Amino acid sequence: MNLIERAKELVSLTGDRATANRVRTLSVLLSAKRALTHREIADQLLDAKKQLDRVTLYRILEWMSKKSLIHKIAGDDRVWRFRINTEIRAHQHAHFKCNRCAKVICLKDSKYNPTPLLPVGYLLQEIELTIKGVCSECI
Amino acid sequence: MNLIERAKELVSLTGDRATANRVRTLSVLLSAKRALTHREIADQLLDAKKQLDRVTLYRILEWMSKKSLIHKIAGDDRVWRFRINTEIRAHQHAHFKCNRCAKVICLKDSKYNPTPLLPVGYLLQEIELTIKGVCSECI
DNA sequence: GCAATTAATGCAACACAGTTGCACTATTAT
DNA sequence: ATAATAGTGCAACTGTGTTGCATTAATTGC
Ligand SMILES: [Mn+2]
Ligand SMILES: [Mn+2]
Ligand SMILES: [Zn+2]
Ligand SMILES: [Zn+2]
Repeated sequence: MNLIERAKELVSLTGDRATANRVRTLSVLLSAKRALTHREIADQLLDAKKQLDRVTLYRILEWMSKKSLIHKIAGDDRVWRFRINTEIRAHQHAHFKCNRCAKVICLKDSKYNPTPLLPVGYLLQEIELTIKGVCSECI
Repeated sequence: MNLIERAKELVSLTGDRATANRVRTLSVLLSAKRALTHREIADQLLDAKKQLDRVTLYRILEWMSKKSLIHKIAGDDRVWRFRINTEIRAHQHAHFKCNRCAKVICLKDSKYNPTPLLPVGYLLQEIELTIKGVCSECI
């Protein structure tokens, strides 16, 4: 089964319409080895006959997040990055961001659970852990 | 020694000019119990006779970060928040962000040090830990 | 198949945090 | 006092992301 077929199947499984734009977008994310920005995804979709509107892409990415096909990662550069969800990566995990090239990858589950002490009366909901440094390509 | 005097002293210690704008801004941050956005700081400076320009405030905040008087905290809402540096808070520490009111506080040093596993060839430089949840006022 | 319904798309306009360039002003050094 | 330097204000700009609305495409019910 090729990439497009796999993307189509995943989109269909949500129960919503498997439009060409959704399938194309998901196939880009399926083949990516790291988290991609809206820009990077749009660039990879450029060569297609019919360029899709940037607002549509924003809406597709939001829809995919809601459907848990992907997850979005906040960064210190005010840009969201998007990464496909795998079984492994579905739950909570840390991220790495390169200080030089700004690339973001998801990290394998580190057995990290030292709940930091919150003030009394505070409720913990999520833990976001980002490691910053230099990736192997930038060293 | 009152707040303004203390702010003035801290600004002077940097070696750079202790302008009224810098002193006023720092005194706002000195009296804050949590991290403040550019907006919130500007609002607190409103009542002054002479309103300072928003660009100037951006530059003052950047200057204060460079001088290590304050530190800036990235959030998922694309807004920087600024917090005074104390001896305790100078080094690495975690942050808490309320999912309801968006307020951010610095957390006391939790003894966490389980370096999450990076791929080979990756260099670790900083660890950013943000706990998200609900603060005591929003529960 | 065909009309009615519903969902997706494209386009323009907008929101908003933060930045840049440049002239003007205040401070410091000589 | 004059010159050099640092800080400020204003206008214009950047970039990511959002909203409203008309148009188009896909489904649903006959
Ligand atoms: Mn991830
Ligand atoms: Mn802090
Ligand atoms: Zn890199
Ligand atoms: Zn709160």
